[in-house]
Amino acid sequence: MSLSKLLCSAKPATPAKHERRKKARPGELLAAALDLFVEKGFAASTAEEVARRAGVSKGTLFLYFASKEELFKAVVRENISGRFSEWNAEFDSFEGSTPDMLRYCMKMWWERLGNSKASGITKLMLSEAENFPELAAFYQHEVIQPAHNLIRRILQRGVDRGEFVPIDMKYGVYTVLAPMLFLQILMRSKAACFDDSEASQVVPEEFLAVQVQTILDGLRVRPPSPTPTQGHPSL
Amino acid sequence: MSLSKLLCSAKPATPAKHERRKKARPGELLAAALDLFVEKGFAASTAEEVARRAGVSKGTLFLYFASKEELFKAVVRENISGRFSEWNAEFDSFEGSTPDMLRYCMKMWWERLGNSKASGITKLMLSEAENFPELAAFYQHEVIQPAHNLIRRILQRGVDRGEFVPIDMKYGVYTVLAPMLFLQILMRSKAACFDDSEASQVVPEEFLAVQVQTILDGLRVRPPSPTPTQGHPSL
Amino acid sequence: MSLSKLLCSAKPATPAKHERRKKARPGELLAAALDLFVEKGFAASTAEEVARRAGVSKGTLFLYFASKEELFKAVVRENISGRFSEWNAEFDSFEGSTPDMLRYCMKMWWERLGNSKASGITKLMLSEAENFPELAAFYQHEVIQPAHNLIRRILQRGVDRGEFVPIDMKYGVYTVLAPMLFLQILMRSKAACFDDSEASQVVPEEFLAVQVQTILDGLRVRPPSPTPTQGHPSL
Amino acid sequence: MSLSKLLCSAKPATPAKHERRKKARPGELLAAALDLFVEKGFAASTAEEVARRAGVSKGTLFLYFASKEELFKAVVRENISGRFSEWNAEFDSFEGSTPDMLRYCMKMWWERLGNSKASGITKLMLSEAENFPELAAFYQHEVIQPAHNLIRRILQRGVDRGEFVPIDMKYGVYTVLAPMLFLQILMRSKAACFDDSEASQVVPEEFLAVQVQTILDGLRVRPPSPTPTQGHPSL
DNA sequence: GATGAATGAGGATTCATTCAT
DNA sequence: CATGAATGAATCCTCATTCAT
Repeated sequence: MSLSKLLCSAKPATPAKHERRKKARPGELLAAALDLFVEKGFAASTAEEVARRAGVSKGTLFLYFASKEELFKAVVRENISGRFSEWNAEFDSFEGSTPDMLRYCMKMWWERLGNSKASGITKLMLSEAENFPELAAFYQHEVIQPAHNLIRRILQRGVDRGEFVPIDMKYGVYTVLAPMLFLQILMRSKAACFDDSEASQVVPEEFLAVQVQTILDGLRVRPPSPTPTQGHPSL
Repeated sequence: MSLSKLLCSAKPATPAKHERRKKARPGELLAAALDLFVEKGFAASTAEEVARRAGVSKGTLFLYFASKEELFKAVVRENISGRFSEWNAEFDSFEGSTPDMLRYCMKMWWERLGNSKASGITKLMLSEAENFPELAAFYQHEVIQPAHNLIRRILQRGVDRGEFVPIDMKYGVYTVLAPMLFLQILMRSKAACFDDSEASQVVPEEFLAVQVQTILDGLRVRPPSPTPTQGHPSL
Repeated sequence: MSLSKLLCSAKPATPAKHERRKKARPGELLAAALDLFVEKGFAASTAEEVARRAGVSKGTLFLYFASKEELFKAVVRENISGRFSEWNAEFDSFEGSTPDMLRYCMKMWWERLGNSKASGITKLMLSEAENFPELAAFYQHEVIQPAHNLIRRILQRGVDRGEFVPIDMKYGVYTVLAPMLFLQILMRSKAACFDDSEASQVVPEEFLAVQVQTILDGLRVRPPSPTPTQGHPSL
Repeated sequence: MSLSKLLCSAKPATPAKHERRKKARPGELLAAALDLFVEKGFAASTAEEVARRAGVSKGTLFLYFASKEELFKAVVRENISGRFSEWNAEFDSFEGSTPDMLRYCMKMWWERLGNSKASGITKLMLSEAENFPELAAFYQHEVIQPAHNLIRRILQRGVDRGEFVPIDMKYGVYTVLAPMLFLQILMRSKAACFDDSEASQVVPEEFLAVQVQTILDGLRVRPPSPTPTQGHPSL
């Protein structure tokens, strides 16, 4: 508790309860919405339940977000697209080798996004895109394109510095994304993927480490080998 | 005996046109349902549109299938789970090497399932499982477990015959499934995956060939290498 | 009753109750909607009450009309705009003098429209047009323009035949419409117009007769008068 | 004492700016409410937008007016019913002929009411009266009755002074009101009245002048005419 | 069997009104 | 006094399911 609070009780420094709630509301609603959307999907989530989980009434939700779709967009901005500038900045200032950079990138991704509720949004978009074209377009623009750009920059850096063999970016980007996407889905779709009669436990960090190493093996510049793998040397 | 068997087996005597129509009804409904479910998802598909696409009335749909959920189960049986006995039989009679077997397996999978409408069901289950627990349990039992079993048998065959290094099956099964799942999703979720500002065109057959070769490289029994990749030698 | 009906009792000519209702429903709903819209206005009428008055459930209403707005349009078509072809035909075949024609026109209007529930739609549009632009446009196109055209044709006929003095159509059409509009409003807005402390009883037929005569007096071709009324001799 | 009096009377000493603001609030709210009600109707206007237009918060609106209905009543008092005492006073002191008086009356009406926002209230009442019975009763008592009384007094004066033929007041009052009501509606309901494919431009002052002259012609005491118009000599 | 009319629970959104600050 | 956050009843519309014909 701050000293000022103890001394100044007339005009308390901590905002009034009313005010405090007001500031907190959008965040609480976004958190509740993320939870519910990830749990049930966008279409199957009701505005009322989002509100209930945030501890407010239906009406309050629409006080802060004009519609369910806007709420979803806000969730995406808050949890994903709003972070690309930070990630791009990290890219710009990264000084190690590009293989290290890629390892770092995927590790960070897992820790900050993949391992969080927010990663459920990826799975969610897979299915809802068809039925909510506007959300799909938004997601394209705010998430897919920036993500592709970021990965492409990393790969290009490796190529430019002579660390990677020349890459067909078309496959390169997806080769990096594939294990990330798969891991998200695996973690979030036990019911639809896992054989739950066995206590399957994939350790995500291990899985990613293996995948990234495989990718780097494929990208590594090396002396010509006598046994090229079926004509797809660079992925 | 599977439902699809019942529904598809033709009567010995050529039935009258009217009669044939009646017998064909359920099949037409299943085909229409598959189409629509894959296109829009389970929850977003209406019973009425399924019926319309099958050229019958809404009432008729419920004459053959007790509910929308039962219709979905029938679609899964018709298109996926009903085929495992055939696939298991192929496994039993396969005589080549296990690497060839795995290549054949993934090639067949792509041709018969992955490249068909039915593969949309996979994606669909990812998202709807949470909201339809009974469907999820059904899918677990009728699809996931048999698929896991089949792959496990293949890998085990390779290990038993000394073609593969000993495998932690926990990862082994998923290593095989991962590219299949990813490819399905990629093909069916352009909007949510592709950066459509580039004309991305992944060729599925190429993608799978690369992936299976990578897997086989990882599984191949070989002379000890001086640079083990971070302690995950067998994947 | 047709012979075939007497002979063929297997397939009864009178439709089954189910069928009979189906045919009758739209009409019943339109009648209920007209009633309620006229009584409360468009915005203040609820779909549910329209349905209740028609003796069906909410859902049934939307089985026949895609939305509340479409229901309104159907009401307008049924009761007003659908009748213009008939009225134009009467105009074409009318053989008397144009003054008689105008008298006949207003008399018929009162009997067929003005004195019916449908006339409430006029009043209704006055207020709802602002808030339902699409309905306003529809009404413009389907009612206002045809009505103006019809009146203009009548006045023009009189002028062409030398029965009326030349008219500024801009005022002419409104001069004819004014008493009709006023009468509708008067009859339908007792609460907002009448001083109900006196038992005001305007007899519509008398009112209209006076008005039409006044109009005809104004339009009549006559010998030049020494006292023109303020420079607006022709209305 | 009327509310408007209370609200508008200035305090003798010039109040501090803050103070002045407070006093002005209700007036600003009434002005905003009049604007909005006339623009969109009573039911379609939201309390929030009234407040916004007045530059205050929603809460403040309900501080001054107990409900939306009370706000409406205050608007009517401020703009219409509060003025009847002034108009009655003008009547009492008018010294010209009754025809001149009627001309003056309608001219004044147009300038002070008909041509102002306040005239929109008339149109508004036509439609909303049914749905807000209490407002209807209020309007009856505060506007309709005083207006009828005023017109009746004018006509009666003409009859008493031998300027007008004896009149059935039942029609007389409405004959005067009709063009006023019609003009208001015409001016405020272009969408629902005008055929906008022609650039209709009725000039209100001209229209009224013609109408009042027509009325006076009908009321004028004159030598017996050989061609009585169908038995309604006095309107 | 086949139909399709009818139902009504369910969900997004609006807005007058209240009340804690 | 003034604020504006919060409420929840009310409304349009959808769709799985039923059932009379």
